[in-house]
This record gives sequence, C-alpha cells and structure tokens, in this order.
Amino acid sequence: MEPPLRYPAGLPSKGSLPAESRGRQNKTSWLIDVDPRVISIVGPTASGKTGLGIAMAKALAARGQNAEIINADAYQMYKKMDIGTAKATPQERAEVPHHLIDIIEPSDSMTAARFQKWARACIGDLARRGVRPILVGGSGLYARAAVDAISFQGTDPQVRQRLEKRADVEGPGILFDELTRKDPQAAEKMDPHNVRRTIRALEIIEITGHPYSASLPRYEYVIPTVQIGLDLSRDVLDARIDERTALMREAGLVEEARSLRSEMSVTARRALGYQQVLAYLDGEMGEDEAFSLIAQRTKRLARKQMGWFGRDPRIHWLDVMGENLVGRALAVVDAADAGSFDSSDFGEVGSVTHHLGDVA
RNA sequence: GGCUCUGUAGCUCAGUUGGUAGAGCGUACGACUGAAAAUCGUGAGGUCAGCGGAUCGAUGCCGCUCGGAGCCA
Repeated sequence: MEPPLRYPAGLPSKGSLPAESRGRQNKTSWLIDVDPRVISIVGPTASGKTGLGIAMAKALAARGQNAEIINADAYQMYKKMDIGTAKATPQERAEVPHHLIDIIEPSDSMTAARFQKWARACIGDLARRGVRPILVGGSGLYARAAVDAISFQGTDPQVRQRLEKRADVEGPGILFDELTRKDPQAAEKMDPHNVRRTIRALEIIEITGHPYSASLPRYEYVIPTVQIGLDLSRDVLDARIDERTALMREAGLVEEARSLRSEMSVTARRALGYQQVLAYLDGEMGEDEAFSLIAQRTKRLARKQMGWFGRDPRIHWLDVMGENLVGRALAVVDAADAGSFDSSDFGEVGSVTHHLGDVA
C-alpha cells in the first residue's frame, strides 16, 4: 500500500544480520526494512499493555537502544476521549514518546486502512531514526494491519451509502442474493445476516470490478515483528476490569462524554464506555446501570480479544502475574532478535501450536 | 384477618382452549480485510415454586403450603 516503504525481500539489509540468517529466505512477499524488528504488545484490555510498553522502552533505553511507542488501539486515536480509552497519562507520555495517539477529532472516524497507512509510515520513520518501534494495542485487526500481509481495497462513500440505503429499503436479504449472484464464493463464506460485511463485499466488487475473493488472511509479517501477548486468568482480569471501570467513573467519564457528546461521530459514539454513558445521558438508563453495563461489556471485549489473539500462533505469551514481567518480555525480544523464533514466525504457520495461557 | 393478582432458563418476560415449553438480554464457543471497543453465527442452560387431587396424561384444572405485589379492614 505504501510503495516508498517497500522493496522486495532479498535486497541487502542495513542490519548486521544477513536476511538469510533470520530465516527470511523463503519469504515470497515484500518486507519493509525494519531492523531490529518491531515489538508488538497485544492482549486483552486491562492486562497492562500500556505499562509494559513503557517499561520496555525504558529498559531498552537503559541498554542503549532507543524505543518509542506506536499506539495500535483504535479508540485512543481520538482526541479528547481520554478517560474511557485508558490512554497513557501525560507523565508517561513525557517519559516515552507515543505516536498515533490523539490524531483525529471525535467527529472523525478511524479505519483499519487509514491506520495501516499511518502505522507503516510511522514505523518507517522510527526505523530511519534508529528508534525501535513498540506497537501497543488491543485492536486485533489494527495490530495485524500494521505488520501483516493485509492490503485493503479502497472505499467509496457514495457507493457505500447507496448500498446501506438499499439494505434499509429493500432488506439485507436482497443484497445477499445479489452477492450470491456476483460472487458465489464470497457469499458462501459470509453470514447472510451480516449486513455490514455483505455491503463491504458488494462495495469492493463495484469499485474494483473484481469479485471480492475473501482470501483467507495469512499470518505473515510484512514487517519483521516479535509479538508479545499478555495473559492472565479470567478471575484476575475481571477484577481488574471492575476496578478500572470504577476508576473511570471517579475520574469523570460522565463529564468527559457529556462535553464531547455533540461532536462525536457515529463511530466514536460506539466506543465502549462512551456508548453506555451516552445512553445514560439520553435517559435510557441509570448511571449505576450504565457503569455495570460498561464493566460487563468490557469483560466480553476481553474474551473476544483473547480469542482473536489466541489464534495467532506467532504470539509469545507471558503470564502477567509472574515475577519480572519486563525481564521475561526482553528475553523474548532478545531471542527473536537472535533469530530463535524465525522458523515459526516466518515459516510454515501450520506446524506451530499456539499456547494461550502458557508461561513462555 | 379478608379480597385480588402473582411465582416459567442467571435476569426481564411470552406461551400452552390439558399431550412435559419459547424470546430478548446475559453466558460459552466461533467467524471476521476500509466502523473491529464494530458486525455476525452456533450451543449450553428449565423435574414451568412445593405437596396432594381429578385425568390415559398437568406447567396449564381443583385444593393446600410457602414466597412476592396491591387493595380493604
């Protein structure tokens, strides 16, 4: 998607290790020249990704390697939505530079494609400056969009609007029938009731003139990366979520949402926490009810994230509750830098079993 | 104390003119390439408050008990 940042694998790398020794010689696609590789911290909400990212940046700096954070959390990109998205504090951000936080207005909408473009540009910038990027975020699709072989197909607001209107007027079934006619393969993999994805498929067919071949996404890095996953038991995670939800309430989430209310886009309004507080402000529920809903939905989100990340065989899981988390995380990074994981991370994914819940 | 209403899945409730039950939400699992904190799919879960009666058969009818709500004294 960003030609200036890409070149075919096999060209001389500026790193000290030849590409072959890192097991990339079998790569068929493109690699962006980033060395040392990107560190990506993933895991469910409230698992401590933000804190670990900052701690790792400091630890790396102490070893003489500059590192900065790139946010991969969809909703932390909105300005002014601070409390409900659990952004790093101003103090933390002063200690370690953060990128892609507060980059769009609440009236705007973030998309995975836009994020991909910005994230890759940002990774390239840092790499050129000799700074190691630490990607931190719980939005699975975004984390993958940044470093994986995913290319988005473009969009046309007018086409989409027309399709959305048709779904409204004619019903989703008609659109799905149309997809079945135009692209039976795509229709077969689609839930007939999933209107949004049906619309997207038809949009792509209309824009590109080609069928929306829902090719199975591969777990294949386009930017060399080592992924660290934060794992912890559901009991502990649930307790943390309850606690954090209460803290957000104390910190003034209601006031923050109230002040942004009139300027928030449809997408921004969907943000967990804001969605429920806005419902409360609209008189649809009580404040207590809104906050217990927030805690409940956050737990569900965490479960969804665990499922999403748990399926990626390249992630190295660390038990958050164990001792010396930063040390263990650095050990994973060092091992990755030494090429220890390349056969699994850059080779055949099918042969690797993933280990959600294990202590790496 | 009397009268009326009420007790069905974790929650809110529907239903069966008597042939052992459903929905929404929650939950579990899953899919997911331009809203992804979105969108969507599948499953688990109920001796229909308890006991007794009439009936070939009761969650449904009758009686009693226990627990709610309201009204009258």
